[in-house]
Amino acid sequence: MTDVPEKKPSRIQTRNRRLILDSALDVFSRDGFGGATLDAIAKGAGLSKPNLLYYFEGKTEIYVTLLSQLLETWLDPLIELDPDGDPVEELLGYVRHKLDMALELPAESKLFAGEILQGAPVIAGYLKDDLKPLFDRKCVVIQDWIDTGRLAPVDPAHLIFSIWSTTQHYADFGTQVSALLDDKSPAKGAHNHLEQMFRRLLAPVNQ
Amino acid sequence: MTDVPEKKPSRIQTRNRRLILDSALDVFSRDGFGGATLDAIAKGAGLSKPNLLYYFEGKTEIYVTLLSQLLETWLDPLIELDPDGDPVEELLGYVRHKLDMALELPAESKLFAGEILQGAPVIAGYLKDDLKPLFDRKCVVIQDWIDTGRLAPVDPAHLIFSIWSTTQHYADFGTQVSALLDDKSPAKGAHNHLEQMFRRLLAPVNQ
DNA sequence: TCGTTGCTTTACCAAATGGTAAAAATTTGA
DNA sequence: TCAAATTTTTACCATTTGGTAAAGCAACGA
Repeated sequence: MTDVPEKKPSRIQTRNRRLILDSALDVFSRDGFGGATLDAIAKGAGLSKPNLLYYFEGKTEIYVTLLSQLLETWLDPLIELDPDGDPVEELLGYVRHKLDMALELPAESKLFAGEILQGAPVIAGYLKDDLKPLFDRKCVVIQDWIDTGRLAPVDPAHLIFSIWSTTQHYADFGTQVSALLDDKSPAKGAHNHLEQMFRRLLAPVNQ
Repeated sequence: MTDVPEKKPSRIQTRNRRLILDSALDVFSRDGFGGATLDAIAKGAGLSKPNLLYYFEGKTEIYVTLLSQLLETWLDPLIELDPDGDPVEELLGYVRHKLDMALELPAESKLFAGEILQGAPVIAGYLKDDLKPLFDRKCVVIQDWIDTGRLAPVDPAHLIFSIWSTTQHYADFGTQVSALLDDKSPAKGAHNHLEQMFRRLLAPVNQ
């Protein structure tokens, strides 16, 4: 009630905000926040710069909007780690899911990587207030799996870091991966390799 | 002989170029190429902007100089992978070395990451002409180790990607790592975890 | 049909930024 | 010590860039 009524957006608004965000994702992920320009974003969206600023208050608001939308979908797979599922399969499923996201949405991954690389100026609060609690809960779940003997003993936090880094690498360092692999697409090799690596790491020792 | 004689640099030149490059590493790794400004670099070096431009031809030359210096030291550990050493220990040593570099020189790692993230506009040629041949040679070495039964069968290229990504993660995503770990320094946990992970992956199955 | 609202364009602007010219100051070497 | 070479400063400049003002145009409801 203290808030503005906020009429629902018109068809034009929905379309143009979408166009702007799509273009902005391209530009920000390619040039970084500092290197991105409103002109480039406007051009990519097929709008004039003042027209773009009719829909967003400024460069920063576009960037923040992109990041917050991104963070929602980005964490879903981690949230879905099911404490009641089979530990190894749950974690391997998570690896697969993250790798697929990196391969299919590299721009999103790069946008996030760029933000963290620069010290998370925009999402520092999110890391502390939202990501950390979730991360801690999932570490407990993994530790439980270990304590009940269904998972090899690993450091849960560093395990998650390993999953994040190895999967996102195919997006964030995609330029390097492409330059080094003769194979056109790294998808199959990456899937096989990560499956093998994490299965060996996580499979509990038979006793 | 077609080149300029190039007198050796004076003491002042050596000192000031060092100051500039040190400051530039800070600024570029924090703000990215696009976000970095000559004013910020000059201020960090304790020089005026025109003075800075007396030593370097422009922003890009500073950036390129930093990257090329970086690439030299960065690849050393990979070059040193010894075909005649013990395969598992050679690779684990490489992991340790890379992790130490990431922990000790995070700015360098971030600078490189930012460059790749943006499509390697400056070092694309280097990737193709220098890194790729080295990478291919080392893949052959690893494949040899596998073929002679001294290493578990893994995809050499993706193995190297895994080593790079997991180790550099502690530098490039250091902000996130710090936000999520209660522990002050991730060094010990990271070393233990990566040692465990790659040992399990690489140890050949006893027959 | 007309007035209100929503969307777009044109024409700007101030600040920031990469870079330059040239004079002043300093260092160096004979 | 003094002239030549090197280094630093002062005073600029052109372009780019994020952003604004206001007029024009379009859509929509009464």
